[in-house]
Amino acid sequence: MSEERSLNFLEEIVEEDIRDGKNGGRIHTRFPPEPNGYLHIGHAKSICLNFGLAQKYNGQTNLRFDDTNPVTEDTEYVESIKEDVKWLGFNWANELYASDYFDQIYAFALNLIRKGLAYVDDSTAEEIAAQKGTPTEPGTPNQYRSRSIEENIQLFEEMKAGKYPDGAKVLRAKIDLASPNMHLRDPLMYRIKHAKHHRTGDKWCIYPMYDFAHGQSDAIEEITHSVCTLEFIPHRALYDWFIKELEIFPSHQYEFARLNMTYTVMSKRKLMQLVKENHVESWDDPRMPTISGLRRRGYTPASIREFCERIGIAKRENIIDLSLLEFCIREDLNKTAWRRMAVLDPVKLVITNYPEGEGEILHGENNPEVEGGEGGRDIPFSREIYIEREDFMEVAPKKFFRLGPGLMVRLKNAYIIKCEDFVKDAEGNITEIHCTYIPESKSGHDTSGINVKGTIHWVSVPHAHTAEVRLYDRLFKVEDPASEEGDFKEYLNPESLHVITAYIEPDLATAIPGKGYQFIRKGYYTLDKHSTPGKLVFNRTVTLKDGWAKK
RNA sequence: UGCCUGAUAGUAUAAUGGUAGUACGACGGUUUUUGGUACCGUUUGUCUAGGUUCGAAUCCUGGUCGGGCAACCA
Repeated sequence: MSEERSLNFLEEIVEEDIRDGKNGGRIHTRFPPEPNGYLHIGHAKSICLNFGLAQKYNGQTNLRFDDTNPVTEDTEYVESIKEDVKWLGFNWANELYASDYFDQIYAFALNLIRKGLAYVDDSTAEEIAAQKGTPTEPGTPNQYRSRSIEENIQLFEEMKAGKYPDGAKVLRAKIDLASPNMHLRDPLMYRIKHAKHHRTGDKWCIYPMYDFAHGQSDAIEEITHSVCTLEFIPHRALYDWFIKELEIFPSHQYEFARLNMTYTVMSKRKLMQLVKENHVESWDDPRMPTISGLRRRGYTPASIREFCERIGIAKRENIIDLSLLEFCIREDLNKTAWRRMAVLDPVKLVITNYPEGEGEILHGENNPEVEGGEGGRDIPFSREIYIEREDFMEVAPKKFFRLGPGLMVRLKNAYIIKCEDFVKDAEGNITEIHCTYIPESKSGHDTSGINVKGTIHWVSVPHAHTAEVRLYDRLFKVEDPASEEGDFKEYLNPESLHVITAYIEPDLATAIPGKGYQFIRKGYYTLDKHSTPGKLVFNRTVTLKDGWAKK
């Protein structure tokens, strides 16, 4: 039994269409990325929506690359997009490309010319812009608008044949230069670009514009519900106009509000800038909101799908709290991550009554959230251990349940210890803490009868391994960098990455790539893709919630 | 100042003329060998002014505010 959730407006539309027997009850969606950058969490929302809708209503989803602009597109992006969609857990019915339809779209264009509904315009880009008027003033026709059908056909064929240089001519739809909808003021259908296309190579030197490719591709694929974002609302009239005049399959366009998230930016153009100007390492830098960045950071597909489910689908502009994404990954990792101990900011602790040179092997379960603990691992213990510097206070406040002169804590999976003394250097830094342990308090065999409030993590000094640990924080220091004054890059968070060396328990040396680990009391971590057995590198996915830090 | 859109707690999202609910956040508590998790509780909302109606977040009218539209980008 699945929990009841009210339908979003698109599900309502789909259910109504099914009830009405529209398209024989068939549901076919598509996810249509342009291969000119990497997918981000905003695309994940669209992917979950499009694939989710089809899944829920027994339909299919095509992956269609909107590759109509050869100068910005590349197969590198095609590959990354396919990988990301698969990784998110979705299977497309067909892998398609708008460029597969170039012949068909060209025929559509000729068709419109023959109907007297399209013409070749020799004006420059500037002239066309000027002649379009403004939102409050109608556009003005030029001499090319009244060219004969025959002349238009000949010129368009010559454009295709490569007779003209880039920008010399365009093909325009002849609609209404006075329309209050700017998109209907004789929109461009084709432009000349003598550029090598990542799939069609040099076959074409004219390429259709988005408005004369997207809807046509939808029609060719008989997409029933073409879902896009709000900024395409004014394009819908044009989308419908082409369907009517071309008499092609009547796909219908629906719009929803794109995802925005606090402390990041969500435009491919801006993300591209961060990469190109080296503000981040790459598209998959773990600070990036890209799917590949989140993956490298340690986010799971399930957590991202859950996030997309929780944010909902509506038509109003929105900005989602980053904390919701963090909630989703914590929720997932809490259930699946294996617990391990790592000391990120170490200070040495000596257990003075523990025999020198001796040690023992303790046991810790992998995951307390799972019945039986999902197995466990050995943890070596000895007289000298590292603990977290912040777990000791020389002058401890009332509710500090950790170490300080005279205070007792439990060492996770080990003994209860009592702080007897500490050593400071000339600058006043704590360099060593001296404790005694209570032998009867061993984890699992505690007969001491002592109850302590706090438990801290630790790593045995002689057994400790080291690892580089990358502590990531939000990429920007303001909630909505795109809406701030000036360049968004001025708001980058200089603290977004701290690289440290940490002491880790030996078992972590065999950490599995792609798996999430909880460093107890600190956060969730995963191996970076550049980690090697000789030099371990962990990325912090997200911290644990810290109720104490807030006080 | 044209056209298109939208407006419900801090942030999202429901309620489809009939008790304004849920999640995240925040705050407080219980449990706990993770100050985590789990569980419980508290907090804050229908943009505004009219109208229709027994009854309006919902329908109507005016206003206010937000977003989009004048790329040979998608």
